[in-house]
Amino acid sequence: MTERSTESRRPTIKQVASLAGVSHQTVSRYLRSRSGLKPATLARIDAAVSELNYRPNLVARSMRTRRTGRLAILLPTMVFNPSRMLHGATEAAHEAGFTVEAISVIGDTETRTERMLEIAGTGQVEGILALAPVSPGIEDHLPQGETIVVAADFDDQMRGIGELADAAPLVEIIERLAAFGHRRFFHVAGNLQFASARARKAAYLETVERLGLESAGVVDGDWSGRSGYDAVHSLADEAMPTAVIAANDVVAAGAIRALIERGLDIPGDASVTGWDNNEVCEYLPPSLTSVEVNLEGLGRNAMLSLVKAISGRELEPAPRPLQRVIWRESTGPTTPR
Amino acid sequence: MTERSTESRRPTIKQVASLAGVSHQTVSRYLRSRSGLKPATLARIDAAVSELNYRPNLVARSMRTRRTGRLAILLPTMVFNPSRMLHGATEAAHEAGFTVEAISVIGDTETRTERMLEIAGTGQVEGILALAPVSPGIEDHLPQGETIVVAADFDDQMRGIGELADAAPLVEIIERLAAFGHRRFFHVAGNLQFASARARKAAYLETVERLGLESAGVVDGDWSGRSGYDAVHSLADEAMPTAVIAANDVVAAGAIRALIERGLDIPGDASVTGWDNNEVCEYLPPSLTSVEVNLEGLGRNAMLSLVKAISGRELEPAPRPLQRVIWRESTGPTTPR
DNA sequence: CTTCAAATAGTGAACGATCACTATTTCTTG
DNA sequence: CAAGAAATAGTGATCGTTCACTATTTGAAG
Repeated sequence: MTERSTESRRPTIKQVASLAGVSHQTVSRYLRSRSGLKPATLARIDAAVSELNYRPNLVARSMRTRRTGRLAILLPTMVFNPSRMLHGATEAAHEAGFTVEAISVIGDTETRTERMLEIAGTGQVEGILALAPVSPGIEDHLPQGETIVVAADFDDQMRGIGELADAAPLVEIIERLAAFGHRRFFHVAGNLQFASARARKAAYLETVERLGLESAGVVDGDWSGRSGYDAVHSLADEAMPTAVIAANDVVAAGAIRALIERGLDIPGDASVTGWDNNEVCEYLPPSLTSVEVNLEGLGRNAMLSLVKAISGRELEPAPRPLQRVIWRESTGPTTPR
Repeated sequence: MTERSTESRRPTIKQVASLAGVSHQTVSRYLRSRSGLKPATLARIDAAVSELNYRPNLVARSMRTRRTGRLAILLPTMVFNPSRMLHGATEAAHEAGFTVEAISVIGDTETRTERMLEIAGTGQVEGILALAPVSPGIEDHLPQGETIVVAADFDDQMRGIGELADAAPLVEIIERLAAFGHRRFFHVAGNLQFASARARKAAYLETVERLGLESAGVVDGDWSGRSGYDAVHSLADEAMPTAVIAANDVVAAGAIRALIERGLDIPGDASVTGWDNNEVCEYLPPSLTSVEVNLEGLGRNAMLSLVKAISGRELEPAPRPLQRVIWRESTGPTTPR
């Protein structure tokens, strides 16, 4: 029965200390730096630790140091696969000595924002990385700046976008298609709550304008296949573009489907491009030109700014480029009939 | 300067107590149950809490109660999109009063297992839900049963599989295809480290046998499009099946590509099925017959067993069925030439 | 052999909550 | 109005670690 109480509780620093014949403070030193101890003392503590299979209680440590070493990541749901970004971000956080908690909140921006404030308020995490859109001006609502929030995919006025929203590959795509001889373009945008969707739309408009090309319009979609499908079907015969720039691969697949239904050949009559390099796209007939995104790298870099804001520490960023156009069968010159 | 120290620290229970003119213990009672307090006292504490914008320090609470209310989920990387499962699991945990930490570990089963043991050892989490394969017999390595581990996608002898690995839809698929007149089947399996891949392979073999059908073989793949592509190209002309059962949609896309390259029409010459109902598949030419999986539901149910093991509490399971075959253009009777 | 600084080790308080008690107030009842 | 029970509130210890000191040992120099 006394045995019970002995084994039901994890060993503490004091038990290690008494087994090693030193004070608890000496063990504490051992745990933190392992320096400033005589080799003999160190060996005795080593032995005691492994005999008791001791592991420090991180909760108690957090309590005393007032640091939890925990970060939270707010993930978007449904839209794309955030797990690779999560992975990159987690690795970076780990390098800086943090652990990461992932939170995914279904619902609208407000629900997400509210839940985020709730998490920030408990003092359980030292920082939050928001990969999903949150309400603008969130900083003002945070409790006296204890928890630092970095929103990677948002800014206050739908401008000023970071890496997550880098639309450079879209410029490359349009330029190359223009070189192929395409003159009439069409863009099906993603959900404009996302900085990436806004950036792609902006880059589309700007590039088409800059190169003196024609645009059959921009349809604001929602990242769904249906939005691409419907957008193409909504076009008048006379307005048919020869190049469709879709916000992502799913939208592109929908667009291709609609183009085929309208009797067009790809890429003979129209070129189509996607984004994300969805695994399926490589095997589509025709295989889809897309943008390969280093999601781990994006996650990593987003985390870097949070880590820096919290601890001042600067980690190695992911190697560039983070995005790369992969040209496949769905793009090419139009074939005269 | 004195102001500094006042605002830099979060208010504590004692500050609330003194502002409300009660003892700290009374505030503690207020925080936990809010019952057994005189209305007047309650109102005073209410006022103090909101004036100071007080929130309990959960780290301190954890320390005293020896309960963290935290669970960890070990996520697989790369293979499929685990974020929806994560979401379902998180919701369920939340209902039971737990918070969830998501951990994704790249690398082999051993690395993952090691990291999991490490997490279990810190006493930071009360339980771990492993959605990725971990080494068998992990329970024995856990420190005297403090942290409960539920492995949703694994068992000790590659058998005995739960909902995550339910292969019933595969039986339905084969039966229906057999009714269409198909006699010669082919299966490209997923990574057999996953219970779901093993279950699908087993169901395939069993059903083909039970219905007296012919099998052109089973190729053990790795969930990749290439594995489907290569598997089909590896078949001899005489051995060509009329029905290809792929482990998931990506594999199916690879298989379709290879079948088309070999001059076959789908579904005229061969039917193909996938799994996961990848968004792109609905818009593929031909649109792909697949299995819609309620990932949130699977995540939820996996979490239920962990929550039950830890707290004895039984939450509402996800409504059935969790998987459903969606018949599309890639399946049908063969067309005689 | 002293002396004094550097290296090493120890003591007790503190972090912010809850627990196990004890104390006080309020209510009920004879 | 007194007594006892029930309701409500308070006191001090405690969880396991680190912090801020203080104490002891060691070693080098004079």
